[in-house]
Amino acid sequence: MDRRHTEKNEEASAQGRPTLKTLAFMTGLGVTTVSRALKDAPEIGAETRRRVQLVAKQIGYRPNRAGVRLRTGRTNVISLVLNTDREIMSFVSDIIYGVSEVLAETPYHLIVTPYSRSQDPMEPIRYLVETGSADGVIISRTQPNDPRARYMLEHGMPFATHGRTDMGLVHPYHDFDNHAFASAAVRRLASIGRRRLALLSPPPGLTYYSHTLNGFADALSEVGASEIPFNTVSIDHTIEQIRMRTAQVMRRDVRPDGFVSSAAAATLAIVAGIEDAGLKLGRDVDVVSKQSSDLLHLFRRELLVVNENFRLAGSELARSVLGLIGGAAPGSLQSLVVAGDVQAFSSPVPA
Amino acid sequence: MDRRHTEKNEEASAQGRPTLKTLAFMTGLGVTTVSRALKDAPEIGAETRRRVQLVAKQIGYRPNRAGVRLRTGRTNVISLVLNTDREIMSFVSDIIYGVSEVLAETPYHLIVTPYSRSQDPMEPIRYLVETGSADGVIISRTQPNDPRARYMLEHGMPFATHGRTDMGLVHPYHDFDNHAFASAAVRRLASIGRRRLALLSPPPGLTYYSHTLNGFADALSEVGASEIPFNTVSIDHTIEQIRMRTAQVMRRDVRPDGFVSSAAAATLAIVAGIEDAGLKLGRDVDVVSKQSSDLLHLFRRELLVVNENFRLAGSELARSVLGLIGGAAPGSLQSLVVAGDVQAFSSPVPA
DNA sequence: TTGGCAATCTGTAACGTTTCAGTATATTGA
DNA sequence: TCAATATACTGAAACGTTACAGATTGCCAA
Repeated sequence: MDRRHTEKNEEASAQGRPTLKTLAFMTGLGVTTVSRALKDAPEIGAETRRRVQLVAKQIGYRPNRAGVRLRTGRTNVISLVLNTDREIMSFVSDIIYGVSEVLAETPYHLIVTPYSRSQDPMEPIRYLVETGSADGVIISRTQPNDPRARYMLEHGMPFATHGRTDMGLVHPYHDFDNHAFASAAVRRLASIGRRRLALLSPPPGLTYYSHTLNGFADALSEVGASEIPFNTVSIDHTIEQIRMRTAQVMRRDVRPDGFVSSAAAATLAIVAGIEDAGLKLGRDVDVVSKQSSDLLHLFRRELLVVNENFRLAGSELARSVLGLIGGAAPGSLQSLVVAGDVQAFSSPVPA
Repeated sequence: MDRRHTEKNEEASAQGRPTLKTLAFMTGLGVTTVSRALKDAPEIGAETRRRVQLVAKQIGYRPNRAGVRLRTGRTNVISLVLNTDREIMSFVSDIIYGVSEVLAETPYHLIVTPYSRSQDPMEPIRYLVETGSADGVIISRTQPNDPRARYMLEHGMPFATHGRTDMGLVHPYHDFDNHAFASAAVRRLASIGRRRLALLSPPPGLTYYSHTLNGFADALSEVGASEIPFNTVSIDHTIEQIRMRTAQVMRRDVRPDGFVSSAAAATLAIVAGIEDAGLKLGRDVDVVSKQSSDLLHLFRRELLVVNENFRLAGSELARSVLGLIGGAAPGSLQSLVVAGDVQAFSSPVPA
């Protein structure tokens, strides 16, 4: 009554990780049946299915990733592509944590694919697509006309971008409403009497550069304030460059009485530059800054801040890629976080 | 004269990634020969070897990771195990970048394996070992008696730790000399006349907690200064907790006139707490802090800092694991970075 | 000439999985 | 009753790689 034991099946039990063969041996079924039973295929009897799944759970069966990958091409890997030297510090860990959070409940692993300044940003993308090293990709530093997005779209590689593109192509993204941020910042500065505003923008070339610029400009004309050009530096410049440039502009006759800064680290440099010029934050000038961790208020109580949640960004991006892989419509996997209110620490709400 | 074309070999060329079969077809050799030629096996003719390697390069052959992994068990993956909520922000990105830098020149991928507060730190380790998901592992938050290190040692999983253990077991590590840091910090504070020092330590339990404590205590008795207990908080506590506790202790009659802080973010909180109590940094009290990015001097010019390079840590850790995998002796893969001098920004070198 | 041996090369099997093309058994329709 | 069909299962093949156990050839010593 025991018809298994195909001569070859040299006692599949004993040591090593359990495989389908182990399960087949234990249940007395064929590996095909076991495989199907585990993925709830319809042509498996209900009881058999339950039995297989029970045994699998009992002995802690986990599908061999290499086997699955070789057979199906599915890697169960999501790749986060990062610029190794430009990417701002705290971004990264937050995004990674956000992504991890979501992937933790799935069979997916997160791999980090870095590229450095010297390299073509397309290189890691090409690598991933050509070698099929990932089922999905997350990129940041998104550009209006992003060759990476176009390439992945053309090659059918599921991806999500941190930041939007502007190519008339629809794909998943997560973005922070930087237009709203810049506008709110300007309005806030205007509300406390600031009239000559400078913007420390994201690096030109990235999509949110123009979002930020537009939000800044729109609110500027709305409140009737004027702009002091400050576009020789961006948040991609070094702390020292920003600091010097700030000090320089603050020593002019017509100097800004308000700054809008797109990054927290850069804000430290702006404040340092202001103080280098012998001026005082909150008295001579106010600064509204984005921040991702809640630390700027410790730096100077006079700072005004807007929070951007990168952990959330990571989660959303991960959810989007998974959704896309799962067959959802790309258009349904886009999220935009509207900037929250400008927060102050020292003074009460403005007039 | 054309003896290939084993009926089965249905024109291995055309589309899809090139495989060994493709190469075999193109060179007219067997896949075994091609496989060996590519890895410089000795029993392959010099010319054949060159020819195969040339063709391989020409058509951009890359070994299929799943194939290799399934066959050999080698994953070509290094896993960085991170605590998702405790790990201090800038740590992470720097370490990741450091690791990436090294892995970039190798066939290895970096995967991030997270675990959260709620979980047993052993869980990700067990997962990695049981599923064989990585060829090597990097862990941080190392403890004197670290069950993860012991487990991996027992199971033959190559790993390196960020921070040392103290179990009498030899394994690769990279560490920053926190004893030297704390000593230097105390000496510096003493040299500018500070006599009542408080230490904001790493969380108890981690190895560098006692290193730091010992360095602090040793130098304290050396210079004849006294300690103001401050051990109800550690750098793992929230900014708010540290801030409140600092303010509290600074309002006492006998209060610290010097702080040693093991983390930059915590230092922000300490300074805030000092100022909450109506005291002034540099006048009433001095603070020596570790920092990993060069930002603290922007925060308060009076701060004294010691730099810790986490990017270097990442590189060293990666090199260590790779070395171990490559068969090097674990004892030869240990590095300890001695703390640099305490740096000031505002005042000249102390008397 | 023969046997031995080194130098090169080769086919087959196996890693664990899924898919394809069945096979056996029971059930149904007529 | 027979054939058709549905149900529940199965073996074999394939993904790309490497290891094992040969093959084939040429050369040299005897």
